Amino acid sequence: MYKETVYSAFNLLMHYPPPAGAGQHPSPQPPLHSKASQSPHGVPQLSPLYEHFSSPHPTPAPADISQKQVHRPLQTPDLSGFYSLTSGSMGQLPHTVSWFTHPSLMLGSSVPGHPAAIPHPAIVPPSGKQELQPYDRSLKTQAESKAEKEAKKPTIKKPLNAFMLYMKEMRAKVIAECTLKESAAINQILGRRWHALSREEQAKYYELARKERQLHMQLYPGWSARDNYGKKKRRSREKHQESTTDPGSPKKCRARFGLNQQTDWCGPCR
DNA sequence: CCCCCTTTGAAGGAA
DNA sequence: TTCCTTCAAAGGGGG
Repeated sequence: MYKETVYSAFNLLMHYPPPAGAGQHPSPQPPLHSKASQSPHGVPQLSPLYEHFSSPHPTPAPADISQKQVHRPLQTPDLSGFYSLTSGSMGQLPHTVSWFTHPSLMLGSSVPGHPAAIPHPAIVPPSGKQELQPYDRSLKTQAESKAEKEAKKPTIKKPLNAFMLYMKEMRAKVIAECTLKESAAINQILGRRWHALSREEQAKYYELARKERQLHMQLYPGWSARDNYGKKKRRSREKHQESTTDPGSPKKCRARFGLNQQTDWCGPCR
C-alpha cells in the first residue's frame, strides 16, 4: 500500500515539475516546512512547492492526504518517467540517490498480514533490530507498556539534504580512489570536494534534495524533524565545546574567521 | 554492543 | 533575526 503512495507522490511530482528556474541555481532550496526566507547564497528563495500541488491536479493537497493516503487508489508506476528524471533531467545521478532507492523514501508494504509485507526501510524500529519474543506481559504495568509502546514506535528518518545525497553517491568512488575506509576521513574529503563543485553541479543535488523533502512531506504530512530528537544518544555538551587549539570543522572555522561559508576556504582546516 | 568521529544542510527552538 | 542544537549516512575505531 505504501508503494502506491510513493508512486502517487512520484506521479504527482512528475506532473508538477519545479517552478521555472528551479535547479538553475545551486543555492539551497526554500525550506518546505517553514521559515527561512533567504538561502545561504543570498539567492531569493523559490516559492513553496505546495503551490505546485494545488489544482487542477486531482490529487489532494498535503493536508488532505494526512492519515488517508493509504486509501488512495492504486496508480501504475511510471518508471519511464522515473528513469528519465534520475538519469536525464537530473543529470547523471545514479539510481542510488533516487526516491525509490533512498532508504528514507523507499517504501515497502506494511500491511499487517499481507503476504508481501516488507518493512519500510525508512520506518525503522528505534533499535534497528527485530523485536525479541515478548516475555510475561502480565508483569508490566500499564505505564510501562505505554512507555514501551512509545519507544517502539517506528522512526521516520529525516530526508537527506543535498550534501548527504552527494555523499551517498560519491562515497564509493572516494573509497576506491583513496583506499580509505574510515567514514570520518572520507567525509572530510567529500566535504572539500563538495565545495570544489561548481554551482551547476551542486544544483543537481539541491534539486534532488528539494524533491526528497517534498515527497517526504507528502508521505508524512505531520512529521517533524523534532520527532526524532533524543532518539540518538548524543555525546556530552562538553565535548561539543570548541577548544582554542582545535580549529574545528571548516564550517566553524570559517565562521570564526568571518569567512564566506560558500566561497572561502578555511586554511587551518584544509 | 554502542557511541564517536566527520562532513553539510534542514529544521526548530531560544534569545 | 540570529544563534544554537539535533539529525540525516557511513563504517572503522575504541571503550
